[in-house]
Amino acid sequence: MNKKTDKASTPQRILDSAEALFAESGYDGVSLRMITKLAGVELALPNYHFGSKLGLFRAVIQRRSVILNNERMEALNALSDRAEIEDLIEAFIGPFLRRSLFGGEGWRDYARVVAQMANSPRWTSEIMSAEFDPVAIEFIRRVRVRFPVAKTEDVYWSFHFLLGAMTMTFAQTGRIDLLSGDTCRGSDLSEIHLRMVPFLSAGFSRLCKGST
Amino acid sequence: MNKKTDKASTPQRILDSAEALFAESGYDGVSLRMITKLAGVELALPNYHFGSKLGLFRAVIQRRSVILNNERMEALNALSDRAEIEDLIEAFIGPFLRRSLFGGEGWRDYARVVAQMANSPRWTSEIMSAEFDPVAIEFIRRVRVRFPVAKTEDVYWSFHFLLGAMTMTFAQTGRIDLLSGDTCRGSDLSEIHLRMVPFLSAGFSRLCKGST
DNA sequence: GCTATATTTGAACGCACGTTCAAATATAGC
DNA sequence: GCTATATTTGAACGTGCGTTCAAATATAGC
Repeated sequence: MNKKTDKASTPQRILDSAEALFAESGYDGVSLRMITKLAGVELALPNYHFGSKLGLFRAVIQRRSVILNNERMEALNALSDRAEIEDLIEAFIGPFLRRSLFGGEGWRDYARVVAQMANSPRWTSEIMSAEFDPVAIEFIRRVRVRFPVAKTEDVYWSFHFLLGAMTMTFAQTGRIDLLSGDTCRGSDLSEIHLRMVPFLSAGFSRLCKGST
Repeated sequence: MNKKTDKASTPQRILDSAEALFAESGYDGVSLRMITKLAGVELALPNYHFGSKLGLFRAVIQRRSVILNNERMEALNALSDRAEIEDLIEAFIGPFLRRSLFGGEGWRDYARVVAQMANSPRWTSEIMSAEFDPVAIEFIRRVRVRFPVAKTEDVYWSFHFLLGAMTMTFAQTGRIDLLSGDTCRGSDLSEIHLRMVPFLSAGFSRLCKGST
């Protein structure tokens, strides 16, 4: 009815619908017919604009990973070499967290897609490493500057634990809501922010300060 | 050729093959035809023994979650009320970690399936909460005994961060191997154990000791 | 306003999916 | 060894899958 609601271009509408459905059911749980039906476009259009279903999936990821990586890199570069571990972790998870909080359903769905990929051997190298390793490497470099005596493995493993906690939390699966009887809300990212940075900082400090 | 290699019963062979394939590609990425081909049985047999593809999937999960939950509960019950947070975390993650380390490919694949489910909204209540919440509740109860002044939300969120770090790590996606240029090996679970318990304990302590 | 290009349409392709079933075979109780 | 039950076989069912394509339509450059 309102022309403005239909203003989004066909590729955008396809990306949005694909993102929402992939977030719920994963790559193989969604068909092009479901995506095009939700987007209100013809079945052939995803293949025209993105080449294939896999091409569409990659486009869904890259659309926001580019934004995210830029913001993370800027946040890291804005810190001095003497920045505390809290600041480094904030720089890494902050952009993702704020996007999920203020960025609308699209960013929330994106976080869900990322979580599923990050926990699947199938997508690890093809998508996760390809998209996110450069920023990860820079983050790790900065952590090692902050903790010069830390063993290499301690830094990598700490980062890995951070990754697991972050991706699952931002995915908002509803597990903590159910488990806590709605005492905790997975959607309340300000409550999360208050706790994730101290929790992870303490872990990094314990492991990387070198006293062990 | 050797009769002993064919000794496993049909349902077992189906479960093993399904587990291996689900670990790689998730529920929707695997067909009954792939499963039965790998198991060397007829296409109709999974439906005969497990009712449906979903029934087979649930059976794959429950076969090992029962074992895991028993071991975790026993480990928790073996601790005194004055147990340190390190001991509580060890009791919760230890059984899973040791099974993944010494339990063969089956347990490794199982961990991968669990990680994918734990990070998908679709399976959270149906599978994850149903299978794992009872032990989670007991673990959280014990943490609150250890940290009586902790806010309820702090305990739940700490547990959630633990869950994310644990599931992704045990899934052995290969991400850390790639990222670290094989300096770290996701399969070296003794190296993991050395680090995950201190990392998570530090996080719990920071958040739940009540000094914040 | 014509032309060249970009996009959309609607239908079809071959293939694989989960499930079902009657018939065949194996197994266990007596 | 017969019988009742459990299991396996092999084929088929209807449905939906990703992809392709020629024709139709819209768009932009001149």
